[in-house]
Amino acid sequence: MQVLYVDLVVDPYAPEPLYVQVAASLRAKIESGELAHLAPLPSEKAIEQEYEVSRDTARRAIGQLRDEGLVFTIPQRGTYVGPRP
Amino acid sequence: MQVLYVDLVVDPYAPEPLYVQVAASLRAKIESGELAHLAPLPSEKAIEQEYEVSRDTARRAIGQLRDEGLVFTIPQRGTYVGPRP
DNA sequence: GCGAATTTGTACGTATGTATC
DNA sequence: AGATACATACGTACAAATTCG
Repeated sequence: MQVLYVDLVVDPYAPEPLYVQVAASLRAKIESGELAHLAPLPSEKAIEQEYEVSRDTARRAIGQLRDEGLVFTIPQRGTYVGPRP
Repeated sequence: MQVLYVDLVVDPYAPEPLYVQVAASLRAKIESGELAHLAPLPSEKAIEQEYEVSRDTARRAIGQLRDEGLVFTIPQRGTYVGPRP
């Protein structure tokens, strides 16, 4: 039986690392405005469940966006859209 | 019986995270010249054994020095002292 | 050139701590 | 008090590229 993954945002068989794919998906939501300025990003656990990845992968994705200056994290609070205030 | 850890560079009971302590130790070796410009840092595995920490902790320590611009990493090669060339 | 060893990268799991809500 | 959320720290496994004998 053939299995397709067309409904998945991330593809474990793609050459790009999973965390890069998750980051790209989140980045798209930021750039489209779906995640507005100062809006909270999905939590690590929410990303785990939404994308069906490990927490490690969720954290890497957020870390990449943080490195890009797109989001900032407040420890024990969450991660928000925008440059570090 | 009282146990002291005076011989350990890192102290699991200290308030600072282990990876910060490992990074501080490596930073001191760089600043003292023990690790000269372009010299290779100990590999992740070597750091694991030297400091008796997990690879996760070793990687975090190296990552911190990289964030500080003190070292740069060449994938599948190693990490070297100096700014990214 | 080949194969083994080395080294970093990615990905998963689990546990604990701490701060916030 | 309990749930939520991020930070740290341990472990394992496999992949990919480089280095070395």
